[in-house]
Amino acid sequence: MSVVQIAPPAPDVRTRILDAAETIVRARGVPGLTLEAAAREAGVSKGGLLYHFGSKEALLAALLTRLAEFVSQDFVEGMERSPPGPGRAARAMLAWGLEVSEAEANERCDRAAAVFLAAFHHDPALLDPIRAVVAGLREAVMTDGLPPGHGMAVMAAMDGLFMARIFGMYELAPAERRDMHAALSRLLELPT
Amino acid sequence: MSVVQIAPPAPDVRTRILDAAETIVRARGVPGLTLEAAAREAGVSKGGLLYHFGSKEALLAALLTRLAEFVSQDFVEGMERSPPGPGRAARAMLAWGLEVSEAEANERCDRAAAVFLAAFHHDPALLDPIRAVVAGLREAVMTDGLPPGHGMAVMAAMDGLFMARIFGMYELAPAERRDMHAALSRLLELPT
DNA sequence: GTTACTGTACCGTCTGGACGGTTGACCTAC
DNA sequence: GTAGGTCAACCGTCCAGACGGTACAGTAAC
Repeated sequence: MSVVQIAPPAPDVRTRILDAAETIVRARGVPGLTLEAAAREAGVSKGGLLYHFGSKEALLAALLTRLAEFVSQDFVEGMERSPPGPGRAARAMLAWGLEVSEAEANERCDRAAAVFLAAFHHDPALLDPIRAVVAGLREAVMTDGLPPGHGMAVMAAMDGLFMARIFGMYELAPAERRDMHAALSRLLELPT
Repeated sequence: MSVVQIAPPAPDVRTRILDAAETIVRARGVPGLTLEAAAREAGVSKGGLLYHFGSKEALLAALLTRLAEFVSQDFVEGMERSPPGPGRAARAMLAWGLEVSEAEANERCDRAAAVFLAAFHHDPALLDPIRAVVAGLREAVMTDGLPPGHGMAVMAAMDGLFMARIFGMYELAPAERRDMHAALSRLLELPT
């Protein structure tokens, strides 16, 4: 009898190491991420990890590249789901942050935060790939036909929620999420 | 002849050490902040530093307490400058972030970020004093008579700008600052 | 033979923290 | 007024542990 592997279709070692690193940062914080810990969590030896990622920096860079691709793709899909017309990008952002379940938003946020903080701590320049993506989002939001400043206000608000969660500053209750969503939606509908 | 000391009235050693720690984080990042580096920057020996702050954690805690007091006081003053009536707290926040010179906003932001990141990296629980202050701000913004969600949208947007700067994601040009200010002001004037 | 590892041993460096001085201002006793 | 003593405020050195990274011998699959 042969067992067919389903669901995670046998994640390769690199992916497992990347996932392990994220897991560790989320569970034990940035200082908890050591090469040895990541290797153990991924079920490989330290030597094996270093075979795939020649240095800690290389590991972090890979983590960040993956995150950047993920965010970028996520936004493209959000844009496609958002009806065309002025404010399309801004509405996609709003949806991205406030029209998904709280659990989903938190999960995305936490994953991003882990990679973000670990990379930033090691070397801020590692964030460059994400910076490029964010610059793209910003460009999209600023040129989608809304009165100037309105789109960026929405983007900044979403970023604020991101930060508030990363650092455990505050978290919106479901009703508050709806209220903020309504408020920002009104902003997006205001005429020039 | 006796010389009278003016301007900085001989900052005491503790203050100098605290300032030194901030300076180092801003210049060399969180990993650059070691007891030895902080001591050298403050012009004391490592032993001297440890005399005043019994551990690195104690140093960070003191740094954070100082920041929390500063932010809290800053907001109180902002509130007093803001005309009474609905939306007073939210308008104070808006002013706090967007009605000061860019240089001043950046300076405040960078100081806060340095303390923030250093403390968070060592132990997230160290942020508790700031969390308490932020909880207070949030309470003020949510109960100042605006339609639900409007005040929090403004607060989140300001927090987003903070984060964007910390991590070097984006920075608003002067015109963009004005535009965002105008947009959020409109939001605050919207009737229920 | 090559690729993809494992496992162990090891090195150099850095860091927080402990510890035993030393200095100098200030008080007190004679 | 000077000798003795106290105490906070430091200084400089030392150390154990951890971490990133290297080296290398071995192995199992293809």
